[in-house]
Amino acid sequence: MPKPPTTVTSKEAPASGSRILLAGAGAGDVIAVELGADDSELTRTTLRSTEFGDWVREVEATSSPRWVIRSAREIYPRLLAASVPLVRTHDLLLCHAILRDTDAVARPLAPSADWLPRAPDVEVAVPALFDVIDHSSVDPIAELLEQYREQRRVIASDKNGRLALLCAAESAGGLIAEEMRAAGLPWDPTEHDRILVETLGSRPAGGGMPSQMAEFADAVRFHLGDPHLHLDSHTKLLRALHRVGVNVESTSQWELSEITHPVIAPLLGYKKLARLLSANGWAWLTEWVHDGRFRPIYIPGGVVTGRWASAGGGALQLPRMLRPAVRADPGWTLVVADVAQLEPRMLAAMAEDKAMAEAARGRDLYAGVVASGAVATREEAKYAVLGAMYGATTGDSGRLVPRLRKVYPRAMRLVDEAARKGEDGGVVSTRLGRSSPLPDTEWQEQQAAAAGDAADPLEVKRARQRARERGRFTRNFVVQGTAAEWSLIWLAEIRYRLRQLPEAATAAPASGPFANSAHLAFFLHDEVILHVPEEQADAAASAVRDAAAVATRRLFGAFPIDVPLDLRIMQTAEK
DNA sequence: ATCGTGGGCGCG
DNA sequence: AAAGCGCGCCCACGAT
Repeated sequence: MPKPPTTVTSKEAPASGSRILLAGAGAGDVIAVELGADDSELTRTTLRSTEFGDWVREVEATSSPRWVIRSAREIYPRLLAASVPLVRTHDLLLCHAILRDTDAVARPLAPSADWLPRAPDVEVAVPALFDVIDHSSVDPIAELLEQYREQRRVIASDKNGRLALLCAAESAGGLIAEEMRAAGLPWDPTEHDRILVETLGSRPAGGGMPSQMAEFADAVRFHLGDPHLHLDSHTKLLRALHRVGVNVESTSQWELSEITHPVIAPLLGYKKLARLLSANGWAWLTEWVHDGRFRPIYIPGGVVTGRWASAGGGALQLPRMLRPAVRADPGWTLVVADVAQLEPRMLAAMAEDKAMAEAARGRDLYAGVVASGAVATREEAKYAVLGAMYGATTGDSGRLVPRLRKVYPRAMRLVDEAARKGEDGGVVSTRLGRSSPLPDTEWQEQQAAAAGDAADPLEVKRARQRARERGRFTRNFVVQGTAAEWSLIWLAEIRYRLRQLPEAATAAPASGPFANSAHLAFFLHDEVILHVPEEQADAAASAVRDAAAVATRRLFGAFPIDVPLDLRIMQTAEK
């Protein structure tokens, strides 16, 4: 049994390396509970939210604890606004999702609706720093402490420690997501505007279509013989195309590009420009860039594979075209780094496929695949490898996959086995133990029905198709999910190293709590952008490289797999 | 008016 | 109209 809590009135600092559970106590108060090694309460401190920030800063400086919080997404923005960074946390919401679904232990966490992220509008409606727990008879920390103890039990039951690593990395990701939003990606609206005008043409003063776009639109309408055609309507456009003998089944660019007809060139031009205008035009710039910063919302663990999702501003879809608008502040620079072919490298290491790891040596894995003799050209290597990870069965890609089975049997066995499990309705897991969700009941019922004696052939065919779809999902899950884990550790290790750097000589004007320090500014699956003082560019670049090496070692130990970075130090993020 | 859905396209 | 995974966002359009 845990010891009874000691209520302290003095704000004495907890022991070094301790864990502190934070809970809301109503009326804006915060309760901080220091936990012992056995997760019992050692001390309890009640703080007014007005004094809370200073107290956290003091505790961070003296004892560097791991803060046990409900969710960084919910509480960290307000701390960052007061320039109070948290260094280490255990994020109960993020870890709940992992520990609930994991297949790595015999007894995973009991699922609970109380530990799901709240809908964003609900979140906004709660003004307090922490949850306000209404029923005052209940100890406000009880629920959090119970959940934390349960999570600790699951983590401890994983004897190889992978879940511990995953939860620590995931929690760090929760902090980093909020820090990157607070810092923002330095964005030059003048350069963005220049690109828009250069591409779309000048913007008419009274609103309406930019000139270059209007020219394309007029040409399309001319060739289709309809001066009033609305080009954004697929159905109307399709009918108009059919009228002039362009017999396509859709208006997608890949199908149109097969056709020879004078309308095609201006139509493709129009579509390209229309996309840029609607997705990242002047309206986007006004809505999403303020004070020279683009601040998307990152959602760690937002994809079941563990990848991050995003909300607002389409952060994960910034077109290459606009990358020159990502521009460092004066006296600062960008460190832009990405990994080439991260996923097949993860596959080679996970499967301990030495032949594939050999192909992965150096910068270009596809060149290595060609050198192995599996395929003739780099292009074929690319299609074969992607097909292997995505489950291609037909077309150029599907035709090439069997060649890889001969050369890389271990790697192929790993993904083939993941696919088989998925088709059978089973669960697959990443390197660190994030597991795929079970198929929904509708899927299971469909499979069960199709397996019965009375199943009609159409039903069987449809069920088979759904089974293969799920197989492709689980096939990809293990690879994409493990790549997400590599990236998460990479991020966390970069952040740890950047924290060791001294303050900047020149403050960045708009980086909020990071105006004086090198910081992560953007993350996209296998790429990071750092915004750093010029004098620290080399140190930051080393941090990024060292972090990558650590991520690889943490995931795969001594297995020899290259994960080379393409790293650039420059004023813009141009590729 | 508002919502859900599908086409289409950008990113990895 | 994609062969082959994972996303978010915009638009039109039909249902409510």
